[in-house]
Amino acid sequence: MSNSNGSKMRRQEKEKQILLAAEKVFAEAGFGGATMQLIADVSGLPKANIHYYFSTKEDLYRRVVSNIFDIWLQAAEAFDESSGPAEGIGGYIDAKMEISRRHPMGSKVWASEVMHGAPVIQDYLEDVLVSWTEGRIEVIQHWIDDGLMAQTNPRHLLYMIWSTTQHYADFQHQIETLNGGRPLDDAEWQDAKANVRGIILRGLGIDETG
Amino acid sequence: MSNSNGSKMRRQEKEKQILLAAEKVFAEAGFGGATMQLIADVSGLPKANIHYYFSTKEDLYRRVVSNIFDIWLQAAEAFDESSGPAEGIGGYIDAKMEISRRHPMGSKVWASEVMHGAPVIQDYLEDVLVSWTEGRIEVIQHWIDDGLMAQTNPRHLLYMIWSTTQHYADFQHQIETLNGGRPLDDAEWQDAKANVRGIILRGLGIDETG
DNA sequence: GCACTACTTGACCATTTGGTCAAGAAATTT
DNA sequence: AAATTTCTTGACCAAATGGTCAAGTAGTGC
Repeated sequence: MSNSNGSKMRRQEKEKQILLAAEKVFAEAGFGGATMQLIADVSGLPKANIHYYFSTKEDLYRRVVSNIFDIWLQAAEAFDESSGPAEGIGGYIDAKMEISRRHPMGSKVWASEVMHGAPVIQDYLEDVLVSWTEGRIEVIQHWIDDGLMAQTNPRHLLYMIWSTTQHYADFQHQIETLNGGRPLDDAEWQDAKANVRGIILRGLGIDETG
Repeated sequence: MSNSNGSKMRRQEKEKQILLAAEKVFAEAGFGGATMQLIADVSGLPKANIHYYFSTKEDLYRRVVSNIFDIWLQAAEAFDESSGPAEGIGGYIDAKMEISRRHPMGSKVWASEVMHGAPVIQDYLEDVLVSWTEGRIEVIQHWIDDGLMAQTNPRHLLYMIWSTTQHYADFQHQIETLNGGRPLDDAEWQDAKANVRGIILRGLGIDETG
């Protein structure tokens, strides 16, 4: 039956299956500690089959990191569609907290990659991330100039948002240990989110209700 | 190859030399990516000599992580010797920022370890870190109860301080890339520190001047 | 049916890895 | 200075690793 993209579909699904396993293994062991054999075992495929879809370990890794980067950038939309700092910054924090909750492994892979000097995605950093950051800094600076929030260095504000939100993904294990060995439940996530958003917005002199 | 001043070295000094090289290599490559050979090369000693002082790679790694943990805990003194939240929390932030600046590699090794599930230092987390955290939570809760700062979940406040300050070490490379490829200079570090401290203290309703 | 392409996989290989060892060189003690 | 302990190091090893390959099995188009 179909056809020209039938095989393509199957390929995409298989790649997704492998990428999911790879994300898990890379997150738990780092690039160096991850082995193709383990990725094969987790994905339930023979190692040689993995190499059919991704010729090298670095190839596979690059795809994993770039997937995460895309998800990351989606949270940026909170900024663009916002009417002001309460909605823009508050929404951005919420979105990033949600990503930390739903994609903790992706965040870990990203963190590992950057911590080791971004050998694979340096071009992403220099290109997309730099320009995205510059754009957001401008928006924040405008809000400051318009008296909608306190005087702050927008760049360091962004770092603060990134670090606080991603901390819940990257240091998930530490947080669980300090939470009696159990993951945060729904109420605790809400509490975490409210605390992060509350302190930052108050610290910026922004009225949280609008 | 022999060491220029090797003959005079005592055991402790030699161990320190190895630990310094190991910290660098573990930070840059992670536990899995680090090789004993590379640590040997960086420290300027034959590999077999490294194994004389540290029997296994994990042994060496454990020592590196535990050293970092000690430095980490030193910053805690800001809390204990403080007269109130402005001095206690502000001083703690300053101390942790200074550690991120002076020991970025240590912070990275710690982050890597925790991110990968803390396979080596889980006992530290469950023992020392848990009890230290509980103690600080109590102190903060007292400050809140005494009306010296806003209502906040002390636990999540600690996470915020940890994440924001350590971000400057763990994501050093990303920050440098976003800083035009150059490390933060002294003024920029002061700016970073002032921003972190300022937003958090204001977010807690603490008068920064005392 | 037949040819052709896409996928699967066990067996295999060159290289690298953490770790060992034994023989010797320095210190240190007696 | 002899004996003993501490350190140094090149050579070596078993195991693991990323990656290859050829022989086979589907699936697709004619």
